[in-house]
Amino acid sequence: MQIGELARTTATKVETIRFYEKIGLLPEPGRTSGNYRDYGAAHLARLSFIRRARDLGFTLDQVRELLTLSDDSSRSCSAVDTVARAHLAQIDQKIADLRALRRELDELIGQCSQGAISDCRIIEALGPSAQNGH
Amino acid sequence: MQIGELARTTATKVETIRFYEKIGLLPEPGRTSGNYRDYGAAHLARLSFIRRARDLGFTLDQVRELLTLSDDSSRSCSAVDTVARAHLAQIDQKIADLRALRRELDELIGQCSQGAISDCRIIEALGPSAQNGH
DNA sequence: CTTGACCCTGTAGTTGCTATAGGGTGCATA
DNA sequence: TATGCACCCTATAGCAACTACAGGGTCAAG
Ligand SMILES: [Zn+2]
Ligand SMILES: [Zn+2]
Ligand SMILES: [Zn+2]
Ligand SMILES: [Zn+2]
Repeated sequence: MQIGELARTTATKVETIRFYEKIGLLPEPGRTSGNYRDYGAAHLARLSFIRRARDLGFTLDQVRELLTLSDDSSRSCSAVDTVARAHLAQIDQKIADLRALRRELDELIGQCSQGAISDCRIIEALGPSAQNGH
Repeated sequence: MQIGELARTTATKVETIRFYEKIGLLPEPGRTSGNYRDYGAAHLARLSFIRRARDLGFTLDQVRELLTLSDDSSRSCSAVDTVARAHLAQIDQKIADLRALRRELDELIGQCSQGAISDCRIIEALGPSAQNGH
């Protein structure tokens, strides 16, 4: 299987596959006589894993860790659980941060009187002496 | 005022201030005889504006736009409102995306039986044949 | 006259790709 | 046989928004 087919199958850009190889996330495949990369089922499986984990928002470092863990099939999966729960906690934190941000911004927009810039509460609130007590 | 004091006053790293200058967000200040940057009240005001907008999650491009708008104090502030509302919509989108992700991940973690890796539903769900119907 | 805190420029690193530039390969067609 | 075209190769630079050096210069105190 050459890189283009692997790319189509996994909905990944060709450059991204080469990038994953370069950073050591995807093992180097064999080469054809014309120096084309030649992938097999194992590569497809590994790349699918990477893509799914990325879709779930894991960082490449976390993906690397999950791959290492999944390669050692004898050990307990509590380490996997730990990685996943840590990621969940990060997502929760991000959501909380964004919600706080949203509240701030919404409040600001609500104060805009649609007049001249010189009277705009949004601009004013962004200014240097804006201490709004939050 | 030299750069270190401006940095402390605005809770900004010195390097970040120089970076804002390099990308044209903060105007070049005058220099002392020893070639040190010398900032005044206008610089402080502008940097405060930038920091506050960044804290609210505006991109540097959006900050640039807001600064341009705020410099022309005669015009209507509806353009400001438009930028702010666009940003709010982006935040809402991000929150929705993160919530969907959170749901997925939470479901996955709930299925982990804490046994061997070979039985782990998390690892399994990340695998190539994982079509979970979402 | 030396120490130390501060400042300067310029460049490279971070994350996770994406997009060129400038070539080579492989197969079908005129 | 020549030529076109889709595909592949490497290497490098770019994106956001900083951050972190390296290798210097400046300035006040002791
Ligand atoms: Zn408020
Ligand atoms: Zn307004
Ligand atoms: Zn599900
Ligand atoms: Zn498990």
